[in-house]
Amino acid sequence: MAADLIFEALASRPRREILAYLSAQELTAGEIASRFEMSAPAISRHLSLLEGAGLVSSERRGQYVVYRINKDNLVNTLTGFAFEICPTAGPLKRESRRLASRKPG
Amino acid sequence: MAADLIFEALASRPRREILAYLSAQELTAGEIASRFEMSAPAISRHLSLLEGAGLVSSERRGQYVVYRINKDNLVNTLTGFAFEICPTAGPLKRESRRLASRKPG
DNA sequence: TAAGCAATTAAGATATTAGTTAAATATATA
DNA sequence: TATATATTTAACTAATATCTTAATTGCTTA
Repeated sequence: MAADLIFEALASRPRREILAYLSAQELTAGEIASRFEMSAPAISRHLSLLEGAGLVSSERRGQYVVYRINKDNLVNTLTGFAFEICPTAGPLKRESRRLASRKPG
Repeated sequence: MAADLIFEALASRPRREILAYLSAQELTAGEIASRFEMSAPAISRHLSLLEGAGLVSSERRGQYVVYRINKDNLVNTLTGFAFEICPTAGPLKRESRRLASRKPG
């Protein structure tokens, strides 16, 4: 189940912070690591977990690896779950479908 | 940070399933436990964690303890995080504010 | 090729989580 | 009171998660 991986990935503050950083721009693994007081290998594991959950994608660029966020996957999962729990949010639901049908931003 | 507790609480499939059950109706601890192949104490711990995160409330009724969901807290946290990550979802954002300003359902 | 930087993988220590059974607490009722 | 049911707490075990440092891999460049 994809939601399992995604909620697992979100259950870590540093991982949520990484997503917040990546929501503004794509960054290399090193640039991300420099924003945390944590070793590079630790960040690498977080990134690997986020990628496994489909929340980010990576691309090697020379000796760097650039990470970017997959916004649609995150938004769809969270709003999808919220609506499963709170189906009375009708307008929100329609809006989510509209977002889901668009190509990722 | 409230979001920490909430995302931690959501990082468990049984806990998400409990929320789904409670989204339809309030249930006693025993009724919830009977829906899982898990001991009552285990379910009790899950419920305690969900309550600590503010996602459910409990009320003793005779020898029973009845649990109900706090939908607004869940929806606000999830959509709030989604918008932090994906601020382009303007209409969704307005809708969320509207929901947030209502009394819990 | 060799040296250097970027990033990941490996190995290992520590802490936390999630489940179990047994014991305790709270309420209802004979 | 005594007994039964509902729920939680306690004590414990097993599995996972999350760091660390050291070693490895990939790419660039002298």
